[in-house]
Amino acid sequence: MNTPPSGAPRRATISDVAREAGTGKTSISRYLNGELSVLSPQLRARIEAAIERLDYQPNQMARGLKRGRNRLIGMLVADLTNPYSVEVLQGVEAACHALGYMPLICHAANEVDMERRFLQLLTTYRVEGVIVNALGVSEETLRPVGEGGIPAVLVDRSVDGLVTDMVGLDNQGATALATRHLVERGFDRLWFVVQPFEHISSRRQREAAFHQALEQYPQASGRTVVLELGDADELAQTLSALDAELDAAIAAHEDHARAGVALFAANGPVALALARHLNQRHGPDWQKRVALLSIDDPEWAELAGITTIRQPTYDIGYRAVEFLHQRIDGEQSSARDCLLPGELIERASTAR
Amino acid sequence: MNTPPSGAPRRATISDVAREAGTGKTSISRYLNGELSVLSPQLRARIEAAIERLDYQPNQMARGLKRGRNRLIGMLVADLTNPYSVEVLQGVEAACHALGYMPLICHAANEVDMERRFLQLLTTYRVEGVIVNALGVSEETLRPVGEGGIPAVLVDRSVDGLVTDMVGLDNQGATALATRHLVERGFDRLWFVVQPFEHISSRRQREAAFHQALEQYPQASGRTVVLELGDADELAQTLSALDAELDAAIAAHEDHARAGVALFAANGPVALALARHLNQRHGPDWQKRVALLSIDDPEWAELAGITTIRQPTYDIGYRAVEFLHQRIDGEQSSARDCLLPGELIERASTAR
DNA sequence: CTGTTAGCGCATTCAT
DNA sequence: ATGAATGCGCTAACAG
Repeated sequence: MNTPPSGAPRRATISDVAREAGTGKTSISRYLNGELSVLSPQLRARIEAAIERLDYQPNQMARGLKRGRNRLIGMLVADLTNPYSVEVLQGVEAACHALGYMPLICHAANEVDMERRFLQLLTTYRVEGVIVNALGVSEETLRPVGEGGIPAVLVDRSVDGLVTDMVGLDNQGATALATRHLVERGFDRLWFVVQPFEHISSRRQREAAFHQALEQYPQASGRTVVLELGDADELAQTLSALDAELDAAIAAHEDHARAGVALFAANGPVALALARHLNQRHGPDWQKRVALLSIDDPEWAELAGITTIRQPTYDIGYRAVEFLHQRIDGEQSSARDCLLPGELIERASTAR
Repeated sequence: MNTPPSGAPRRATISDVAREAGTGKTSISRYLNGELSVLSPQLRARIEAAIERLDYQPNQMARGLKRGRNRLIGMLVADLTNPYSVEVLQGVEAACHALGYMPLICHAANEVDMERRFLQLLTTYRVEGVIVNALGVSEETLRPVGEGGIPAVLVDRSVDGLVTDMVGLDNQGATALATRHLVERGFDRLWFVVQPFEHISSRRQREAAFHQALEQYPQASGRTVVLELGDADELAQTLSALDAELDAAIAAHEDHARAGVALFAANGPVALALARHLNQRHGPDWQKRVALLSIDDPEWAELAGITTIRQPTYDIGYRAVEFLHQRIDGEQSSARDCLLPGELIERASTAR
């Protein structure tokens, strides 16, 4: 029923090599595992030759089956088109390299079902741990990890049913920082724009922190707008409703250039969508009408002169692996949260 | 020496389930493989219960060891920070989904050594095939794939010692299209800017095609500039040398705004580096001084109003998997090249 | 120093 | 309809 792939020829096994070298499998195994000191030079030479001749490559499946570990960790990413994810990944990779792991990347592409399948894949392949940038649905999906399953560390967001280490941005602090910056610059009509919350804790937290921060500034008002980036129609509709709100706010103000209207994007993708829309509608001068600030500092933000809160993405990834490493080594302490601070990068989009 | 990870508790095996269900391993195996018709309802129920109770998950390592195939394919990416790669990846994922494969992503992060290690990893884990966006060094590194090894398909660039299927952009056509566009718009002093060629065939091809295309336009002249994006010092130095050249060219022309100076970026990352630099040096009005066109059409290009050649990235990824699938199925025909056309997206940066 | 043996967890004959 | 036995490729005792 399930025939082997016919594309590649059969590979040599350890037995083939042993026969070719005229010795036993054990010696080959020893050679492979670097126990060279225990091998006579001539045997060693014969083994080397045999391996070369047969182009032998040990089957990791079999090795992994035998010894318990494989030094593999999985990195499950919700959305690779978000530069944030790639930046975190770089921290993950650096830490893996330092600690001797190989990171396997799995991309859920915003599909809950993919998330489930990859998590399943990773656990059944017995990777030693996973770093999860989750879409969020707990239950069924995340059962194989956490308490009973393989060690897991969450990145950027937590998941309801799951108690594990998590590392991400200090959303509370970052949002307060950004809000204060806007108000101090004289923007008092604020719109917080965010993708649908779904199960993504960081989005909720940022939105909540935004309104909470605003309470300290009675002169300012804030509204939340939910932007569905994936659906072009709905996106256009929401944006045009937003346009109307902004137009009204600006028109109501005697000095249009100082109407004090600002958009606060909850993350990079939202900021990009807003900037593209405004640019399309008002041309390059859109920045004179409305201020824009974003959490996340993608590369284009500097080019476009957008003020941002830069996340310590590299550190987030690096710390996540460190945590995971400790868990793999048997660390039993209760789940930890590591909240790293964001940094305000002031640019033209919030100057007056 | 190599002790199993202590982080996760020992997982149940098929024997555990068999004992728990009071039956033999064979029946469990049958159940797992969907041979339900051969099991009495009551046995089936007991097995289901046992699996549930033990939270049993079959070990894919062991399964893969037995049967030859695992429906896994590897996608080795040279640089995930390049949106091009992520876009191709999306095509790859769609095709994998359609054909029943799971794509495992490995990120070489521009490190030749990582490329080697991941290729090794993928082959020794016996994935059924790999899609390689290579850094290029053949020899040692790529021996495990291609003729003797597992099936492989190259993306975007070919590799000297390796004869396999490859799918990418029609660099010749795309570059000619772009060059013609620039010349027709009246730009006659062209700078082709590209990252160090190293072993990357597409960079060489684009550069060669650029100069070749220029031969048809005697009124235009072109120079090549090599930009090392990874080294900040060298980058700054090259850019300032380029500045001098551009300044001279513009100064020599009576009407500065019509000096006909254009930059042709060989890919998206180069374009971003150029735009950021020019923006920093001349402010938002830099586009009035010099035109910019780029191969690759990253999301920010629309926002910045950059004319681009958009690659059919999704199709590239999709086709690559289709090719690979055929090879895995035993297709023996000689290596094929699939060159897809680029599309010119005109924007403000090349208007006059 | 080197080879023999016994599993790792599972799929698969082959009996029953 | 069900189970016992064999082996996938490799490592790790255990002898010699």
